[in-house]
Amino acid sequence: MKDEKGTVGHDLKKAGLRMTPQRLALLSHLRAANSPISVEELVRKGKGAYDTATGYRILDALILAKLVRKISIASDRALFEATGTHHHHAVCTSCGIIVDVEACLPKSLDDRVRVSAGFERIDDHALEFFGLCKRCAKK
Amino acid sequence: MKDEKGTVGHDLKKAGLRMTPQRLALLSHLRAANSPISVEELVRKGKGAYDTATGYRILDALILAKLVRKISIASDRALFEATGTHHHHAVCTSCGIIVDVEACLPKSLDDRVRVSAGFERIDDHALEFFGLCKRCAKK
DNA sequence: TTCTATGCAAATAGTTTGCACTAAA
DNA sequence: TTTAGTGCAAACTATTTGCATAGAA
Repeated sequence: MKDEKGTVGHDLKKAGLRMTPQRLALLSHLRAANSPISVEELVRKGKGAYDTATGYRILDALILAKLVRKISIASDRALFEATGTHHHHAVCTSCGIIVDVEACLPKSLDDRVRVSAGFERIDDHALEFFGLCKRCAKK
Repeated sequence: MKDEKGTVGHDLKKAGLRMTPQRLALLSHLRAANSPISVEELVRKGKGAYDTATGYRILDALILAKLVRKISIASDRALFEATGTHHHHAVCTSCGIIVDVEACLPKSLDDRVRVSAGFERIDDHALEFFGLCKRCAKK
């Protein structure tokens, strides 16, 4: 694993985080995942490279460094995804599969919400769609 | 509490649910809340009318009957709100306060998402805005 | 009377934390 | 060498479940 721009190692350094094998492995697995992933799954993919407690601690650090985002879709466990493109999710209410979707909200919305909610500012938003995936529809 | 249309009692009956004092109380408190509320808070408001386990069981029944919606904003505990108006939330990332906002998404969006996600249908969506409330901004 | 709902306590499960040890810088 | 990160096990906390009892229909 080289230390170039855009690599896991580079991004850790840029964020001022120590580059440990555990962090390199976890962030790699997180970026390789194509949908939000749980700590349990990350640890499984790590195959012994780091344990659960370390996984949570690493994720905390990555979230602070804004390299990772925590997702609240599954109410029973937290899911995480690498930051990068701003996107949203479609969740199948039958099987639970999560698919990324490119649905951008009108820019003006944040500002309207800021006013109507009486907030100082709006920094971000989360949007999830719930429905039935094709696979489940066939059953 | 009379049993007329729109009252807690009527809605329970309409949903085919038994009308117990615990359910009447919990649903009343839920409807009186002006933002999503946790089971712990509901039990506190119940002042002994029902305990935590019952609270969860009642909420499960109410969710099945579509009288209540479960919200996944706070990652440490589940929040619940009475169904009714379709609205979204603005969450202060500093103090955690949740404010309802009337921000409707363009109708066309659901359909675009359905196609791009490869779903059979989209039934619902959740939208949360994150930012800083005025009170926290002053600190 | 019948069948479901409730209360209490015990069991689960995800997440966090203390502490001794290891390793990055 | 210094300071932060890790592993393990124990602690926490929200939520769920078993079972005997109470109560709605």
